[in-house]
Amino acid sequence: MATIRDVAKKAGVAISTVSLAMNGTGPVSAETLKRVLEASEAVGYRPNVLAQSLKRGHSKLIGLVLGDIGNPFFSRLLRVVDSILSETDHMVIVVETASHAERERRTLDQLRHHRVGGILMAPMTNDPGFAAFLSRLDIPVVLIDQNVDGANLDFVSSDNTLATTMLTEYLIRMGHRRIAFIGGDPGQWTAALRRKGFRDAMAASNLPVDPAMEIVADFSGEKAYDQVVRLLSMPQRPTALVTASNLMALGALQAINDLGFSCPQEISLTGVDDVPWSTVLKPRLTIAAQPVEELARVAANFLIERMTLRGGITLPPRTHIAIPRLVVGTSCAPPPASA
Amino acid sequence: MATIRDVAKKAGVAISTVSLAMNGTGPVSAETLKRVLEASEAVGYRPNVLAQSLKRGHSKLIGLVLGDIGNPFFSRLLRVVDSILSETDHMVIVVETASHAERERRTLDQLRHHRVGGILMAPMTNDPGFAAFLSRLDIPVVLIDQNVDGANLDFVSSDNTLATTMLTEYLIRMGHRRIAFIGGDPGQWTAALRRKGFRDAMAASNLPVDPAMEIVADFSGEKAYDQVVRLLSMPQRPTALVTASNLMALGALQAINDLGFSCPQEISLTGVDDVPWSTVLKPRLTIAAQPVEELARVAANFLIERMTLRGGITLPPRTHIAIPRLVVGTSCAPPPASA
DNA sequence: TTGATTGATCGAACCGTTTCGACTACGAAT
DNA sequence: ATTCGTAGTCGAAACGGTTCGATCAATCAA
Repeated sequence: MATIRDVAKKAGVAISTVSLAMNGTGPVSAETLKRVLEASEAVGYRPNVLAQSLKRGHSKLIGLVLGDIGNPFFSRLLRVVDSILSETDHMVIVVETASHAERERRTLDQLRHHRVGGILMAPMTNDPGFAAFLSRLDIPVVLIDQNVDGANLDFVSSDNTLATTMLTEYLIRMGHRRIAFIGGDPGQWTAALRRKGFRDAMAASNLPVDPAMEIVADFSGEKAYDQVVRLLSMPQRPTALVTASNLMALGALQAINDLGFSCPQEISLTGVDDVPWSTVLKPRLTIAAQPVEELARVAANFLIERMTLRGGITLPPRTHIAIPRLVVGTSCAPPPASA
Repeated sequence: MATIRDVAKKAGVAISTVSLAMNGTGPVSAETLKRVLEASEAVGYRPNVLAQSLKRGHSKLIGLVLGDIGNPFFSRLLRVVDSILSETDHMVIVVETASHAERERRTLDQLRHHRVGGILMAPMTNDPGFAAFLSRLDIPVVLIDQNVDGANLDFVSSDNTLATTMLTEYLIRMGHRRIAFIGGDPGQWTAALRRKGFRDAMAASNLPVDPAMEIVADFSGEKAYDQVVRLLSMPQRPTALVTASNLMALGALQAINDLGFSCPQEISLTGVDDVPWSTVLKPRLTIAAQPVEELARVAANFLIERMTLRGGITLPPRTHIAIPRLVVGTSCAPPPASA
């Protein structure tokens, strides 16, 4: 491949002049500029990204660190981020951490050694040590979906509390009083907020929350299945479920089906986050949808600003909270008369 | 960050000796080795990947080029590839081309300028010009899912013909005679093969194929929806559908539902490729599942061999064809008596 | 004893850029 | 007429590694 040397030779100028000319980073006479451009064209010159990055100290690669690529929330995020960052000539390195805390650190370390220009991350870990670790990284980082307390980084997410509040209120208005919540480990940022949203809505309507009706599962959906099976086998079973994620909702739906209950006639079901091709799912789930495109766009732009503006890394951390949208499906109905 | 110079100074040896010692690439006395290792540890040395790559001529990054990350087939592929390649210290750059032929070339060009060590690709394009383009790339490339005629590259896929043959035979055995096929653009490698599989099975049972029953849609599912609506509105409508992808199957299912038909009582439905959380979909689809893990594993290993073995790039191209698995769901039943 | 071999180490060149400091002309200011 | 500032260009020094050839002492065969 042609190097800058070839261009210089062809144009009859010094290497440095070629660099100045191509990057518009110094005064160059019109005449020389033309000669350089022509020579560059003639030899088919493309700057070696590796060399540029080495000199600059960091590359034009972006690390995208996610817990679970299979989750449509994240794959959509990846898609949008990819398309936005490609406009500024960046490429995206994707790493899945399988929600494993230690893998998370290892991955960030690896990205640092690759001298990526920035990192977009949906962290799973949330402890003080991790916050410190992130600060020491000395690379622009934007957090998505889950915040890390004390990390003082840009953070983009939707209003998680509002999401479950919406759903719970919707069910209450429909007449439900015994509503169960299937949420994630409250140690996690979003899980705690979604739980809070549920409680807030219940409290606002003066409805008691039976501790047995507040389930802890994980975001994978399998645990949700088991828990819902248990829940629906209780004598005083709930008439409606609020689940904290799309996978949990699907797990719950499967449990409802497998136990021979009908949804929504006997049990109403709601969840957070879109399910792919939800339109073909019967019943169609009523959900609080996160505006993924918006989240991805804002996060990508936060990162770009930090990377391109000089002194960008010292910018005070910003936060963007998007508003979820209630998408009404066919998975909710008034509670059966007997209940 | 600490450089090799810092280590050399600390250990009191030459820079080159440190390199030799750390990489085990030259004779070093036990005494020196120990000193170097200690010094390296003391200053917290990590080689600069960028510098190494620049010198070597290529990086330890792998390009993964996919048409549609939202498709669970590809997101599962990504996951497995990522985990395998991370074992050999590689990282994966993911680019979605949105099945756009020109974007495909641009992406490959970009990856070349980033001096990636290798490329995994599920190409959408299949014309002689593209084959030539791929050869000129001078980077190890492994094709997945879709082959490119005349490219002479490693190729990994499942037996696409067999997949639809399986499904068609299954429906025929069940008693169906009017079976429609919803496939992709036959210009595409896999689409043509899947179409062939359908025809083969029909011919083997001496069943005529009504041209009106062979639909061309695309892999996105929306076109499939429209076509199935049209198909089912015909007076002599089919009693069973074979669709060529997961998204098409979902589009078809939605069409069946929206027109008020019941599946499988009135229309039987089958498809190729897994659908995520297919277990909660009612009915559960009967599908020919591709062994994604196997495909990803073989492809990744092909690539690793080409990258690490010296002369690997000159290895003769290999092909691996995996056998799809028939997964019986609840979306098929014998045709209604009236038909 | 001598010449060849080998093991250990080093200096320097190189990968392909960017960038800093130096140099030359030349018109403007004094 | 001298100085100054500046546009235009250049050479050389980085960036942080790898690797080739040279050096030198110790070992070995003849």
